[in-house]
Amino acid sequence: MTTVRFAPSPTGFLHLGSARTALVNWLFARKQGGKMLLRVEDTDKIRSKEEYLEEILEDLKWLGLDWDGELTYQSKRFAVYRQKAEQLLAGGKAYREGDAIIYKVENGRTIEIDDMIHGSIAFSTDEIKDQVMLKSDGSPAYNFCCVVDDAELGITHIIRGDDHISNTPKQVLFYEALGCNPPVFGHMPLMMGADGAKLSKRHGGVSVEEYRKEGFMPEAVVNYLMLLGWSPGDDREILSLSEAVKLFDIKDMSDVQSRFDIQKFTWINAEYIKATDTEQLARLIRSYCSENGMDISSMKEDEFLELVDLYKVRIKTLAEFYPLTESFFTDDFRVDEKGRKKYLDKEGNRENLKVFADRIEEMDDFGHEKIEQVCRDIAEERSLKAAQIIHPTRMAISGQTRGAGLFEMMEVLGKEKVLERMRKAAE
RNA sequence: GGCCCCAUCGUCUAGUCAGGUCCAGGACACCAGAUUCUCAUUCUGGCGACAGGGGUUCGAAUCCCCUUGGGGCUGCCA
Repeated sequence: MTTVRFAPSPTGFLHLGSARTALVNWLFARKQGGKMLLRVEDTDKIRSKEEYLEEILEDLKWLGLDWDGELTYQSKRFAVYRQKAEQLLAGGKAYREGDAIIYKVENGRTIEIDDMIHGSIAFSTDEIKDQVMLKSDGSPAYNFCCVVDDAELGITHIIRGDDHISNTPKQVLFYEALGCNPPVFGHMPLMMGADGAKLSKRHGGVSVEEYRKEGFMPEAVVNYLMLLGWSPGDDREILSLSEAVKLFDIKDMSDVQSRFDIQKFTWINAEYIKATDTEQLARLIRSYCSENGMDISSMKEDEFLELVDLYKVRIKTLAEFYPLTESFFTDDFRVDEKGRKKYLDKEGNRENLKVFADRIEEMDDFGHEKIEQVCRDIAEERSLKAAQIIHPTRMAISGQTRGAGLFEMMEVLGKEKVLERMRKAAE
């Protein structure tokens, strides 16, 4: 049975590059009807932290990437690694150096691997130094315990980043020494930062968690990541995990490294926001806001749905919602000074505002269509363009020159608040 | 330095494996226009690439070589 593994090291948050590796492993396993195992590479006891692991698992679930079976912890298997190392020592394939056990690499050989993404890659063992299996402190070296575990777990395909290419011949040597057949390898080109250098903090967020906090949706994260080095073969850009599983073939993956592009990522996120139905989106925005200290509790549910409906085409991330709609939740909203001068410093505009307010006062039905009718009537009576009333009004009720359609905004805000703010601005 | 991976618009890519249908298609971004009460959405149009040089071939983005450029590894990190 096809079995792959994702092997995070719990020494930090889930990096976007690691998430991409997990995603490709997941797509491969699910497409084959196989399994994806999780192995915790926590041999470095000082740097490994339980919180990091929890966070990583949380992120994987959030992304919709599930795994099979129990987790394997390398930290619990030191005795196994020691036993295997001593077995090779007894077989004359290794030697001691202090407390370390080191594998003797035979020169003059060629190790060839048939990589699923790169094709054939050959290495000379002349380039490979003797390999540490057990370090002086008794902990296993990466390439050794990796092989011991992958062999024992029955891993059939190893899909990982290009940065592991040069580890591969060393690992193949260990498979041979242990009397096992190596699995099939597939090395994915790395995802770089916008400038082509390794994706790091100075490029902005590097962890899944950071993008979650910035208001990205899991479907968008996964969608963006899958498009790096792979395409469905047609011109589609928006694909769900389940659609991708059907079309995925690792042989179609590009062997060219790619750059992380926040603009395209953001565009995909906006596409998902627009495609999400309003009730669902409202729930997401509510939980986002409450997790990030934005108080939206003052609004009733049906009004909130209206508001979300008005703004869903105007936000690219969940984080953008509140700053745009602040004036619907508090009287203490920010005011665009330039806009205020432009629209509210003019005597004529304030007079129009006052007339509009007086007429609104008499309204019973405060639906946006009625409000618009009243506004246009006034414009006609006073020989004005509707815009001459609309802009000052938007400024008065929201503090901003930009926003949703004015009449819809007024309806959601409610007659009372609208009048209060218009009167104040008209003074 | 050595070994290894790679090279199509600014970016992600289709096309490369099976050379002709590609004076290279799509998307993001950018620019312009249409719609509109602003912003956004939506719709139209525009800009923009086969790194360079040699081969092979009737014919090369596609095959080969070199150069240049980028990346990775070169830890008793993982």
